[in-house]
Amino acid sequence: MAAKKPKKPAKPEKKAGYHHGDLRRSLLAEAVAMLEADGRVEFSLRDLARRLGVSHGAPSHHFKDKAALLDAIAEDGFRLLADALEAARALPLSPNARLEASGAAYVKFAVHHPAHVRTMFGKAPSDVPSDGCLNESMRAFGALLSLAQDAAGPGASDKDVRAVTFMAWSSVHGLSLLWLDGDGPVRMTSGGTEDGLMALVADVSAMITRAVGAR
Amino acid sequence: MAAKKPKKPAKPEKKAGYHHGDLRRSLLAEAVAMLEADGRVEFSLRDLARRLGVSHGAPSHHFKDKAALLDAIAEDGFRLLADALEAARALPLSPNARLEASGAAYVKFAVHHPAHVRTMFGKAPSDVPSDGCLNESMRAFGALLSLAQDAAGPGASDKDVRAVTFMAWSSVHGLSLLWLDGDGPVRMTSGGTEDGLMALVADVSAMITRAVGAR
DNA sequence: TGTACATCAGTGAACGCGCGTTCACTGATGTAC
DNA sequence: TGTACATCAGTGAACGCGCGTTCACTGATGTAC
Repeated sequence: MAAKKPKKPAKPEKKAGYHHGDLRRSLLAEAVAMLEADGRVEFSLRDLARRLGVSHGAPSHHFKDKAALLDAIAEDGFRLLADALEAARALPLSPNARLEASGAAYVKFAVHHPAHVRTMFGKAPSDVPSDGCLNESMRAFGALLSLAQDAAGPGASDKDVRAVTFMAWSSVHGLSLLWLDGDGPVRMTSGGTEDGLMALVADVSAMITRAVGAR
Repeated sequence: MAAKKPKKPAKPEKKAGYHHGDLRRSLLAEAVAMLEADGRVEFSLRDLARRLGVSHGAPSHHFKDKAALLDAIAEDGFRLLADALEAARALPLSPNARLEASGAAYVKFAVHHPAHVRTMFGKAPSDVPSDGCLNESMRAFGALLSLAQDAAGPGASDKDVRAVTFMAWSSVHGLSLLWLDGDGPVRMTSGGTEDGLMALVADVSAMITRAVGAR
């Protein structure tokens, strides 16, 4: 009676060494998939376990509670973002071009990882992030700061660097969130396609670069 | 046994004509207050009714369901925002100064109405906004567009206006959300105070204005 | 002003639900010798 | 290679909970005459 569908998980991922394989990784991946499915904003642990063909008690062996799972998703997100920004910083381009490239990378990250972004930035301020999550987010911010510093030039004041940093960050952050947020003007204006969005980002970035130069 | 605390609502608002007075308005106000209380991100209808000293069935006479209540909050938010932007547009200033003033107004709105902002922009894309909500959001966007058009000047191309619009919007939107979002670098950099934030906004706005001028 | 009536805005019991978490358990896996 | 044992990663029943929504109802308010 209880054995309605004890079949193995549909997507066995890559390994099958243990009982399940790598439940931890699967839990993270499936949770992200659920959050990305047509604009969902919530998911339940029980539903998550169900989808993986695992009992609802199993996740507790990998995450202390639901908040810990969400924190792990956010940490993954910040890691991916930091990697993308550091990659942009390493490009053999002019400082301004590198800043623009990092902006494009930021938006691309948001478009391709909407669930991560919502989890990274949408959480309640009362939630305390783990050290790992905090570390990755600081790495991402560090990369951004360094990109802005280079673009502002060696003689730039702290205030200038600060303004460049936050102008660059807030504009790509704002564009990303406005894009993720349903059917607002950003999606309309950009034709609803990623290419359209990236063209808009390029236009905005070019203006920002001009602003930095005109400083 | 059931009459533990049948006392009248603690805050009787302003009128007491009907049974409760103006339950609809009170529901909206209290829901917003709950969402603003130390970073909450959810609230329940039952808890809401409880706080207003009303039975949990009462809200259904004013809002079809919870989604309708949230939609009404979002509509209020867009109305407030549109009003603020239209006020900035009416200021006796240069087009650039008006654009900067509207940016400051946008951020101020977000800082003072965090729950509205999260409801306006944080909803699941699957939620369909009501006509009223849509109208107000279009009014807000219209004001923004007009501000950007003026700042770009009469000879500006559509593409230029578009870039100015989204650069201005996304930067203040991004700054607002980064501020609302817990203890990230924006809060750190600005000292955690509204004045600090507004100074940062002013710096960023000044750069944007320069970018528009350098176009 | 009084009366009859319709409407409105509440009540509170009941519905059915899924949730997160805990816990004793079991069987598979890995390790020591 | 074989055996004993510890650990690990699952199971599934049970806990207690609060939720959104519906519904028959009641009493207050407003309206017509």
